[in-house]
Amino acid sequence: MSLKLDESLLAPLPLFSLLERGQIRAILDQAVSRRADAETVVFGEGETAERFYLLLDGTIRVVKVTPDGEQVTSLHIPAGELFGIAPALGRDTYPATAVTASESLFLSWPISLWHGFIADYPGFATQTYKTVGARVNEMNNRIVEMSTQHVEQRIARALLRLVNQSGRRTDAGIEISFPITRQDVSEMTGTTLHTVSRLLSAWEKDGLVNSKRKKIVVCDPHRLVVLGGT
DNA sequence: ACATTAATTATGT
DNA sequence: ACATAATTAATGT
Repeated sequence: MSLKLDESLLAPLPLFSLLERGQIRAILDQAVSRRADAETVVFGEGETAERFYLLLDGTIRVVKVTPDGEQVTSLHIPAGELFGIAPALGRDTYPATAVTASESLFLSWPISLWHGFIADYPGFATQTYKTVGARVNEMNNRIVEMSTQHVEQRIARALLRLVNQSGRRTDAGIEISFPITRQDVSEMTGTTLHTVSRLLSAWEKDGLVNSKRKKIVVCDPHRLVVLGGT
């Protein structure tokens, strides 16, 4: 459950960059840390928000379920970022479900501490609102994408976002650092796993991409950018 | 231009 | 051996 945390490991995070060592220590001392296997639900949509979270390792999938029961992935959270920050949105309930996309490690605090953190640690406040803004931005962009772009471009852009957020360099190219299925990609892009499968197969033939089961490596990011272009 | 259906094959425990 | 993932072709809107 709880675990001794070395603040020197956490200090480099943007979230803490403007804080003193002592302040970081104070924040960490109130945190509960937890490890979770892949595909674990951290919290569910609509639940009353008891805690907010900081992802230390792994990645989180933010999922919504439409009225007719379709799964939609609205966002991915990379390591180092806050999530489940309902209070920053002025809500007392989580707006979406958070699932671990890979084995993950995260800290959490009771939301009762939120306003104190904002008040006491100015760097904390500015940094969180920056990431909130970035996410709103990204979701807006995706809404526009959905209605204007064709599936190839949407999938191209989705892959590019993933490699930018959580890409890992390998000899073959940039690999998405967590297990991802075609079903997952289809849920991010509003298509079907079949279309994703066909496209990836085609791209594979062109040497654009290299994929096996639950793994996608982007070999030629630039050509993908071109595809996502207009 | 893309979804749906369905049948087939590959892959990981 | 079994379940889950991926491919592929055929048909539908």
